[in-house]
Amino acid sequence: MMAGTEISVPPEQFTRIKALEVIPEVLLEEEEDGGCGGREPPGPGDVQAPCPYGPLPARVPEGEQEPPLTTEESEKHILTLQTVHFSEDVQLQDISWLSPQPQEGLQVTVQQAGGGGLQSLLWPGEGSQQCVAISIQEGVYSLQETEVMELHVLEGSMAVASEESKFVVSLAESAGLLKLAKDQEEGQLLAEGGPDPQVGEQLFFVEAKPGDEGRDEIVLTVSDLNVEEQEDKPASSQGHVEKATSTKKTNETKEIKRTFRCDSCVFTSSRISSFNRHMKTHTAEKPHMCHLCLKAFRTVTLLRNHVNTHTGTRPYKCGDCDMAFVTSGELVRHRRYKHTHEKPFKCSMCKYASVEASKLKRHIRSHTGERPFQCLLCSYASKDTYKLKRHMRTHSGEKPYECHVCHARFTQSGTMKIHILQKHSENVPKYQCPHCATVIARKSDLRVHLRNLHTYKATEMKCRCCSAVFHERYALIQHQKTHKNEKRFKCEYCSYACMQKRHMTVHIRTHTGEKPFPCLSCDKRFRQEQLLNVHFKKYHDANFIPAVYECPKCGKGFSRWSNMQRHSAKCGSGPGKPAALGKARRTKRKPAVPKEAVQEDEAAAKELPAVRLEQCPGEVVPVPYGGVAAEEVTCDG
DNA sequence: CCAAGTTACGCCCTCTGCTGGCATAGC
DNA sequence: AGCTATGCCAGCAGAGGGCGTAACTTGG
Repeated sequence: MMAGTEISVPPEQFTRIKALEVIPEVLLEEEEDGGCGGREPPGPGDVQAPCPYGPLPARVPEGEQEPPLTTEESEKHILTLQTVHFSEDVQLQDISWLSPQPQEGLQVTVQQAGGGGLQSLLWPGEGSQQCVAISIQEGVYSLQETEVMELHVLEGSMAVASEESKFVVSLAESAGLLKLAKDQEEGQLLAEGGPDPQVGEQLFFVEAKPGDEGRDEIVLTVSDLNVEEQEDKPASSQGHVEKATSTKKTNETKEIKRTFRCDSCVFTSSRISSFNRHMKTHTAEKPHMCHLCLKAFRTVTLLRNHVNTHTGTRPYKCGDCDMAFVTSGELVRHRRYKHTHEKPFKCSMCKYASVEASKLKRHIRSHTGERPFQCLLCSYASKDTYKLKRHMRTHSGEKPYECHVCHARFTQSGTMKIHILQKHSENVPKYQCPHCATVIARKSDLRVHLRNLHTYKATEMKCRCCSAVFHERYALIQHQKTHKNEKRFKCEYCSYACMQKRHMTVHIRTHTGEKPFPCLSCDKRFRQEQLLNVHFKKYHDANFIPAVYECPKCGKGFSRWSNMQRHSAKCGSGPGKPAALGKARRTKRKPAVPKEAVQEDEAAAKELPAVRLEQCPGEVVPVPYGGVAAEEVTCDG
């Protein structure tokens, strides 16, 4: 304890700091990192943080928690606090949150907004012995009354209140760094030594709130305590009041422009009334309650707007359409969207412009690729909340959209819409390919069509029939169609021509006499492998059972398709007439040997049995080859 | 205190386009 | 019969429009 002049105040009129524990730097850093609005006020737990400066008198007992204060409490508690002091163990320069630039010898005057004569002292002592005092000399004030106080912090020993240096002490519950307990006499503050003449005027920002149990104590929050003179030093981020003009080393009353800076957010204002009003935004006080849903609001206007959402009252009507809105802002926005098309928010990277800032912010993510919304079940991340919500249906399997016609369900409304359009609508839109006759049901599929068939390809695509090359697939296909039915292979010995090379190879053997397929069981040779196989089965395979074609009219059996046809025509079921014949053709019941090959080698063809490719019961039934004349075999046999 | 303006977040919607499974026609 | 090409179709994601609501700021 410094050897100072004790302020002679009866013990009961002093309230000693119950606990002044400097917020650890880590906590301070965390607070500073917090953005506007999101910053939580220092809670009771903060008070409990270990004090690096040694124990303070009357510390808050270990483990004691400061219960959160309610609005009701803060309104009615009696301010019995008389004096606030810091422990002598605490060096002012160490408690940087209290005073970023600790000063010695400061005198503080606290006045009630309405006038009053409250006085306090902030009086650092000699050397490391420091103390702070706020003395309220007279009167007992409820917190409600003292919610707005003006704190005058002056340098020097003269506690002269300067109008210019006034600022608000809010008894908010938003912060509680200094806890003041009533009826604690220990460590009463003394002012000793004079003010440092080198020190400029400094303002302290003090918030107060009721402490535990409300009645007996309040909590003063000294969030930051400094006043910066702009021309002398750069503005501190923690500063609260900045002078626009220098008032260095002066107590004179003169016009000074100050910027009031909120400690809890980035708000600044040149008007103390605005600052005062702003500070209320950091309180949880919401006295205006909705009688319909019991939701509370800070202002009457907010409550009224809210109630309008219940009642459907929409006083702001659009002059250009039938829309009406609860607030003027909604109407303005609506008009921009629908009528004026004013888009104040412009993207710096493209031509995009939006009516709302949030839309521009969302748009910017398409440039940056930022995806803040991470799916918890997979690696997908979205650029906005809705897409993530929509994506989550892929995990849940939810299909909220149902077709009213066929009751098919869909994950997205757009998919259902397309479904209804394509499946259940009369005038189904079709998309005509601009380059060919193709008509496609969906625009997106037309795009695929264009990409696959009508896109220029750097690599050449060769015709499989000639030497022509193309860069577009559609052109290639069209060209290759010109080769269809084209007998490109012409015999150099006769007029024969055919469409396939393999056919020409066989044909050429009729001129050369080549018979490359010898029978291993006899001495016969064949020009085609298939002729060899038929020969082998007929004459050397005991298990071979040839098929027989039966006339569907009379049931007579034939070993050859052509013979049966000829008979059938005479029988009254001529070619093209009987259904059985037509159906047999549809089932690909054709001679196994190509027509050309049969014609080319008639001698071998005569050995061919009728080979059935498919069974068609009731039409042409295969009958066992029993060694009788094939033409005469019937189904009955 | 009030109204207007601003900001922010959220929700829902539409339009768009890509993807891959499927059916089918043609070779 | 097998292969390939291609249209059909549902699923899914990107981008953006429009509105609802609450909260805050500003100026009168």
